[in-house]
Amino acid sequence: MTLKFYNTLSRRLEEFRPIVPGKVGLYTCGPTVYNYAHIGNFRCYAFEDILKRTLLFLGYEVKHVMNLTDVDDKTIRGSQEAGLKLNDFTAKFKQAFFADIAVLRLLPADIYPAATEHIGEMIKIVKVLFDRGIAYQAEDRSVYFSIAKWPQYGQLVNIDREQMRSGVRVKLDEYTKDSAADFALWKAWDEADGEVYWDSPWGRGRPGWHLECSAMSSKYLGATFDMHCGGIDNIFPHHEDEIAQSEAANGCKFVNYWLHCAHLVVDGQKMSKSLGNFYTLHDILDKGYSGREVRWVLIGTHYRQSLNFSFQALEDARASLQRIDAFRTRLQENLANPAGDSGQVEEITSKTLDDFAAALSDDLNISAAFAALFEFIREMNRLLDSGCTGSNAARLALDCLEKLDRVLAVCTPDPGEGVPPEITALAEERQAARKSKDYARADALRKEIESQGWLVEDTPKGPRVIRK
RNA sequence: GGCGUGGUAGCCAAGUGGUAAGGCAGAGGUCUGCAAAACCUCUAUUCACCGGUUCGAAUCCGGUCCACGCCUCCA
Repeated sequence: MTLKFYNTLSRRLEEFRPIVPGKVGLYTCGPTVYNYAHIGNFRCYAFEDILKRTLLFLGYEVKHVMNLTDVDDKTIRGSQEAGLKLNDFTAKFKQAFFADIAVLRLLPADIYPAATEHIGEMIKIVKVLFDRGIAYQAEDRSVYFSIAKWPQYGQLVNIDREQMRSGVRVKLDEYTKDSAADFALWKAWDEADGEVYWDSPWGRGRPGWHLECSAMSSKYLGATFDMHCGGIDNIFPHHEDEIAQSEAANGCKFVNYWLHCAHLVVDGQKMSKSLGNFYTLHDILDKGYSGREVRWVLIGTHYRQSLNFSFQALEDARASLQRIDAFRTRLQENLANPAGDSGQVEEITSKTLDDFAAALSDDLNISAAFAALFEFIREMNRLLDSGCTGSNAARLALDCLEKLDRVLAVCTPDPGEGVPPEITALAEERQAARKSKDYARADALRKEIESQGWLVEDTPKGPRVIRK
């Protein structure tokens, strides 16, 4: 079984070969911490989480770096509006980000470098580019990367600058750059920046956006590393510019595999504040959905396919998750049984794990991976129905489920999803009524429990209470 | 205008040359005090449309229609 990914660099599926066998250097573009991240952002981070978990599942050692952009136009403007120092302003959103990724069960990166803590490294790159004659300082005191001096520019996208729509956004008059396509490495300070600036050989200023990723990725992962991910919109100009800077400065290939995820749309339209379909994670949680349900929706569509987010999808998620929960509960109940025979279970679990790994190895085919999970559940349920209720079988099946969940991370409920004591009390009262064959009262109690959001199921082992 | 995606059942979504995975919803059945859960059966003669290549196409080629993204700092 070979591991394959779609590489934006070649626009085709490629076998994955890490630089050091068994190890992966992974860089993912992180948030700009000027606001709460929205579910579109999290779609991308969720894709990266599936990628990372798949690599771990397949036995790779992963070094994951995710940057935090804590200085740019938006963070500066935001801090000024809030009357806070830049760092105090961004600290709040950094914390919110970490809280949100925990809710979505995203594995934390190994390193979260912040742009403001790597100014020195960035200046070094600009110096090299300057020495090589690729960077120049314009009349506005800013330093730019000269695309004319770097013919390799345009590896990720075919940009025909003659064909770019002129006059819409590109107003040549406003530029002091040599060419409109040149991009800023170092932005000269101006009054709007207030007290946000660093000293550099080219005067006070701050780094251009692309520069931080070049500096921080190579610092922690090396001048050439395995994988770099982000949203599809980052292909141009962000990643294109990173490649240009890094390769021009380091004289070697920057990244071997570029993976980009498609956008999330809401009810078929791009999410935007003006359309009123803009959601942060908390907007969704406040409507009563769990982080696990949101995760389910975010990971359910292949990462290169645009994901149509809707509340209907969240409702469906709840139903699917209940099936998984019911299955897991059933297995757990069987753990207390005598050992029993588990011959067929080994066959089923090993096929499941094979199918699952093969699906994910094929450019993260998540739908096929879920199909493996559901086929596993169905086959196991069939066995359980036919009397295979030994603890050995349950143990094996639970182990298998746990392995699948190392990638999916949706098979266990969120804390707080447990049954409240007052509901348990009602369920016990109902069971007493059933024992005395007072079915009218038992049914009334079940309705009462249901009205509070819980369901009672009668099983051979007694009643079981689950979330509605 | 340039570049790039995508259109598969009521909904979500795999499948990229060999005769349509999986989930949700729906129908019938087994089980049950009744339910629920679980299991079984059924639910696309067909993959936007029109041509072409092929023994064979959802899959390849050409065209048409529709939707979406990027084109200077938006994941």
